[in-house]
Amino acid sequence: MRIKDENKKAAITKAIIGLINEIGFANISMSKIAKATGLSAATLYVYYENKEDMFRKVYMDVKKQMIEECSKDICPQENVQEAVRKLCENLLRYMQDNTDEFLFIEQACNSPMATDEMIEELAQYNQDTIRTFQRGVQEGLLKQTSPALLISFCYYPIQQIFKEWRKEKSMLPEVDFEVVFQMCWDAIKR
Amino acid sequence: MRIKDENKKAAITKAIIGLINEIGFANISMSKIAKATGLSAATLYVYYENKEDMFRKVYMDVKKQMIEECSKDICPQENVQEAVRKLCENLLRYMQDNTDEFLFIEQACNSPMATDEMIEELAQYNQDTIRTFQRGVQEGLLKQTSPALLISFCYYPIQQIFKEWRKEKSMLPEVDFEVVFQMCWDAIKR
Amino acid sequence: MRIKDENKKAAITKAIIGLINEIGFANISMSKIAKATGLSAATLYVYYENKEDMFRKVYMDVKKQMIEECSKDICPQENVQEAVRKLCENLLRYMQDNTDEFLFIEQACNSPMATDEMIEELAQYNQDTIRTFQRGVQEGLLKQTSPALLISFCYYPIQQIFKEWRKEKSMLPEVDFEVVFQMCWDAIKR
Amino acid sequence: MRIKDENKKAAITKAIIGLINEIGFANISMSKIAKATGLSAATLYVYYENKEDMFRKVYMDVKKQMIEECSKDICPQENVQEAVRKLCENLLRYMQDNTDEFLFIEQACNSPMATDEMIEELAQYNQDTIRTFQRGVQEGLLKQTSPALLISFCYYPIQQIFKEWRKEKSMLPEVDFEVVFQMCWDAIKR
DNA sequence: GATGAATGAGCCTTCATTCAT
DNA sequence: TATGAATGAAGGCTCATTCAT
Repeated sequence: MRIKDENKKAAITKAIIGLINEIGFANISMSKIAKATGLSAATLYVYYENKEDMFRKVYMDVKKQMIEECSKDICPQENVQEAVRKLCENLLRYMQDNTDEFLFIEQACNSPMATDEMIEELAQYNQDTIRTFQRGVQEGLLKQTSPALLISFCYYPIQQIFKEWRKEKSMLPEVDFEVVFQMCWDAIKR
Repeated sequence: MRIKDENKKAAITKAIIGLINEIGFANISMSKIAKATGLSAATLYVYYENKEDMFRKVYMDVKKQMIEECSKDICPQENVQEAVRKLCENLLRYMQDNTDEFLFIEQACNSPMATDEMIEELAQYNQDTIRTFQRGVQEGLLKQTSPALLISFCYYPIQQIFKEWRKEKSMLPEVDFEVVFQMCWDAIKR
Repeated sequence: MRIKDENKKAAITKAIIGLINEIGFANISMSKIAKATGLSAATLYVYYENKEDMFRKVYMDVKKQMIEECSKDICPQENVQEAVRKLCENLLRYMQDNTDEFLFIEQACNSPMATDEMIEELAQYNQDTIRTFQRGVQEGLLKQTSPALLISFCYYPIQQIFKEWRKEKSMLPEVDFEVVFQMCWDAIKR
Repeated sequence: MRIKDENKKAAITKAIIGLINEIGFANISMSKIAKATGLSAATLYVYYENKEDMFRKVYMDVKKQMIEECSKDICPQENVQEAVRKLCENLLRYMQDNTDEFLFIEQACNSPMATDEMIEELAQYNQDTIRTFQRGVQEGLLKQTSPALLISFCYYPIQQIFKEWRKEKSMLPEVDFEVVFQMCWDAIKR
């Protein structure tokens, strides 16, 4: 029975991500999710307490996986510049390989659905990354400011540029990653 | 014959912005907007064709005003660094003075509600800003890359940092604007 | 001002007839009628008290005109068989020339909109026809039964056959009028 | 898991027939049907896709039953005159015993709700009757014309006379069936 | 006379959720 | 566990009608 469960949870997650990007948060409904998964609407309540609980948990799962992917292959003592480069590379790869998930996150994180507790819980998963930037500051490599600010200059421009790339798909190959990373690094380096 | 009342349109806009930040895109409804404005739900349809039309037009109006505010007081021949600094300052001021509007925009622009035509139309309002960055590139002051990428490093980190500042309100005074602008400039300067 | 009025009333009548055949009684609305006529919905209330009043009056007008058309060119002392033949011919011609009006009448007369008073009032317009059939009975030409029954065998089969002809349009030329009239006459003749 | 309740479908049918005769096609609504059946409006959508689907299916069911009743007790080889007499008798009896159903049919069949496909499907149920008239033509008993035309002279005058009888209820006993049938037979016999 | 603005009431339909199986 | 049936509440929208101009 366990295996079946996890398949269904994964199917629900996939359906939500797909539907939200297709029709938007405002137009999604339990019955549409049910139809997209092939389950009965009643079955969704076997796995989640209610709609809100469902969305929150799905968001948390997807976001955690994104964080994990972004900090992949970075060891704690790694050279800071190298670590930051990997971070940026990982982020870009994640967005390319999991575009639907990424766009879902972008919608979810800006909605009031995302509570402070959720954000706090997710912050814990980012500790490794924060520590890397703190180390960079201590080593005198990075500007003397908060890690949050430093991270901002690595994540958000790349995310936003990716969104624009998606629309005018031609741009993506034109601007190569090295340029973008150089800008990130110039922004944060001392 | 009564005439259309521009005050009502403004009231509708205000109500939508407030409600979306309070309860989110997913939970907003025509009747809630009606109640918030003191109008009958039917009256909303005097001013907008339907819910989607309403949201789109309100978004366009608000976003246009934001663009206008951000490019305020920047003359075409201005020194590029000074122009970029003003841009960042204007953006920060807009977010502080119009937080609800800004957060509404953040939600709306990530939803499928925002069509390509809308984005294209808004792009026209950004022409002045784009030209400023193009000039910076030509003058050899900025990195030799697309204006979109350069702009990304000025807008999005600041926007994101502002969102974080809002939550832990204490942070806002700690990090002063000069540091942030320096990071933007370092990112884009040659 | 008089001329304008009558034009508008005629336009309203035409619009109602057209719309009811297109979308049905259930889906018609004052605003659709307004749009179809190019008038404002409010203007309709200048000519009619309300929707029900409007429908009733339009129905009465159209039905009266139909009765008039059907009894055209029949003089009181005319040979009875000739009079019945003209009646049938007139009916068929009316249905062909005013198909929309006829179909509108068919829908309206079966709905509860048509009150007993209306039917009674219309009956008065049929007096000439009734008298013709009564004369036929007195002259021993027609069966000794009520005029209503005799008339039924002249009107309704023709109406119904016309409706079927409309669908499979090919049938109309195949069955010639003479056959139909012969059936009517055989049904009612002594 | 609960199972669908055929009683409910029957209750819905009954409610629609009653309401349409009371208030007319134009004024019927899903919530009125719900109230009349004691169901929630939402439950109606368990049994029918939407209002139109509901009306169409109810109409088809009722009309099929009417056709069945009208061709009852007529065997394929029966004497033609006897068969036609039974047909007329059955029709009259159906209208008397199921007046609401009959009046509902009269309203529905004249509305645009009745599509060509529906009419075609119903025509199949009339095959036996058509064959009887065809046989009458072949045997030289009936006029050499289409069955549709022959049938018209049996059904529609009777239907129409029944409607008039209903209003002035006194008339019904005055005109006996034998007279009416004689008129039908005279109309169609060779 | 003519009409756009305005609205309470009602429309059809879908919602999130529960229940019986 | 899984689900079709069932529903009160709410959804977006249109209705017939009135009013001010």
